[in-house]
Amino acid sequence: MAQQYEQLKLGNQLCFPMYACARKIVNGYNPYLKPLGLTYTQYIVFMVLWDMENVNVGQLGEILHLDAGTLTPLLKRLEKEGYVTRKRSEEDERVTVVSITEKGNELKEKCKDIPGKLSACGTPLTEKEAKELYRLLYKFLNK
Amino acid sequence: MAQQYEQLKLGNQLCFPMYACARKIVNGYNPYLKPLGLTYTQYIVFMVLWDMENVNVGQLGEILHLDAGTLTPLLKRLEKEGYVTRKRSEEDERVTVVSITEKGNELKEKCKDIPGKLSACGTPLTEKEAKELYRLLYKFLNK
DNA sequence: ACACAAAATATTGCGCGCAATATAATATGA
DNA sequence: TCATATTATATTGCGCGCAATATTTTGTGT
Repeated sequence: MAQQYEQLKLGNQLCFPMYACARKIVNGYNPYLKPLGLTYTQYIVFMVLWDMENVNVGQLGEILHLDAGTLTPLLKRLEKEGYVTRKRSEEDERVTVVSITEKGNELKEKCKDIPGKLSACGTPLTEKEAKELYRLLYKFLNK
Repeated sequence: MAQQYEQLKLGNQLCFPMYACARKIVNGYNPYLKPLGLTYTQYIVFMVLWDMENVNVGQLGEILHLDAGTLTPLLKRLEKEGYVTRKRSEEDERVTVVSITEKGNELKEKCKDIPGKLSACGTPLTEKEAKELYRLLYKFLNK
């Protein structure tokens, strides 16, 4: 009985540090992304597009764990900026295909130093700890 | 050089699974919080208030890693619902003191089973892994 | 072929999350 | 004491993040 109330304390929760860490990390990206006019979410969308060239909205959502309510307006903004195009698939008109443009690919060059800069000044974890954290997070995600 | 582009892949990043995990966890809370009319952020504000009774907005922000831009409108909503009161401190009128009401304290009873329900059906981690994850997240946070 | 279900995306609405700015009260220094 | 700086909170604006709903297209069964 008393233990149930004990678990309601912030310090006894796993979710809270996860929530706080995630925001802290996104915040760490902003100094590098903002000069490029990008948000963190847009940045991870580009990561997928730099790799795949073309993706359906649904595939993109599955990869990033985001839904159309988040992606559609985001992709429209990127389209307006000329970074991507959005076209209905010809085989199945329900599907919207997102493709990266030349301008979108040029962003990759400007972003290539960001991961290095962050890991240089950012993490207090040893390499071994970082690997374990990575493993635990993906174990959790793939549940 | 090639390695810099390699690091721009989603699978080589620590930030992305953190970001995705955090949202997944918050999502896991919603089935239990929504019937109570609470969001996850409101829930962690209550965790602090159940423990402390009175807090300044600044203290609350420090504990939760949130700023006034997030907290002020959130607290105003809770005040309108009758869960908290907001009063300027008499010693220092710049400070706003947030206090939990009787109605706010009654929520604790309704929330007391939530952590147990989540850990029961939620996590794929062993107890040892959860502890290690907890340690790594706090090590990261306190940097 | 036609009704109906399912699938994929879009839209709407609301609450964060945070940078930038504003406002008001207190502290500081000449 | 009086300008100035600092501190604490509030406000504004914008982009998520997601539930709920709508829209359009495709699949299915008869």
